[in-house]
Amino acid sequence: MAVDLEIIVNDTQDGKKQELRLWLRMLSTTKLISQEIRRRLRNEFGATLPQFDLMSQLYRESDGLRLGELSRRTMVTNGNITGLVERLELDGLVVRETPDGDRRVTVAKLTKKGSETFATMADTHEGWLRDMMADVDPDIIRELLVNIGRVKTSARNHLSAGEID
Amino acid sequence: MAVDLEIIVNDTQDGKKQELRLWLRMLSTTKLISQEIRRRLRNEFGATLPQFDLMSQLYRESDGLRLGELSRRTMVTNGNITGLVERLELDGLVVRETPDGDRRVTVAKLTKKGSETFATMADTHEGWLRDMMADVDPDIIRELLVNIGRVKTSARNHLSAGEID
DNA sequence: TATTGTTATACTCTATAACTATA
DNA sequence: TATAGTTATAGAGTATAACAATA
Repeated sequence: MAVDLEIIVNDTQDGKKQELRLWLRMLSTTKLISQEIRRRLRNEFGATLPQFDLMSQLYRESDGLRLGELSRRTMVTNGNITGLVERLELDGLVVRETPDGDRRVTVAKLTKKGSETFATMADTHEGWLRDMMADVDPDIIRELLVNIGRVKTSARNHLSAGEID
Repeated sequence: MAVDLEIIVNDTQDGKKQELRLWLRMLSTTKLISQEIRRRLRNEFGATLPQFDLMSQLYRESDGLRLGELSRRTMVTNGNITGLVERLELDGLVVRETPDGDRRVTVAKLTKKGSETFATMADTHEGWLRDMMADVDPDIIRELLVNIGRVKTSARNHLSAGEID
């Protein structure tokens, strides 16, 4: 009986720190992979991760997106979206337009070159990921996809301000 | 038969992109949480995430760690570890010492103040994480812990150079 | 007055390479 | 020559707040 109690106590203590352990593991895993991805994006395409993220948001929106919406989706502040879009515009990958209806608004969309560049980047990028996760069982990948979604939802519901989505 | 084939084809196609989808989900989840954590660390402790990470590595090593080892563990380049440690030294949280044996070496360790500060930070930090993951079943958290470990191992084994660990 | 973006600022992180001191 | 750190540099990301133009 004493032994069982000990086990229970230990389980409980361990259980208390599982969230922290999970977080640290997610963080180091993400850092490991994203350093590699960033390096390759830079070397092969001269792009950064935030730029890739931004372009992926625009890729499926043939009408483009307002900067405010882009800001929300990429979790980049309004002030910083401006610079991000500017750099992409300099490279000819993105254009900014002001619609007639509301002249406060700026809509960003991919140029033809931007769209083609992104398609190539995304394809290559997908190959990198498939390669890096080659040793992980496909069933586990599917499971992770669902369960990390749960973590995300939970986190979103417990932020100080419910700003995002 | 045609229907079954269609299903198989779709499954295969979907399967091909699962790795990318998982990666994007991990990335956005990590970003969501780490923005919140960084904000709180800065507001409540005047610290950054890389600083927290570095201090956590030193916390359990009462003899301190060489900068090279710190660099490896935190995945921060040698050149940048110097600045990181310098800022912590300015705050009185860390000291640098050169052992007698090999005068090329620099060992960083937490000061008493650094150790106490970190203990408080880690405790608070743990509470934040427990709170953010409150809606996730403990069993799922344990499962994630294991499975993300698998992803990390796989990624590490498929990097260009096998530099790390 | 509220909203949409832009500008300005200050700081940190990141990556790379050249350099110094020691072994 | 090789190793451990440091310095230098350049570029991006990040957060905040003040600002301009438009609604």
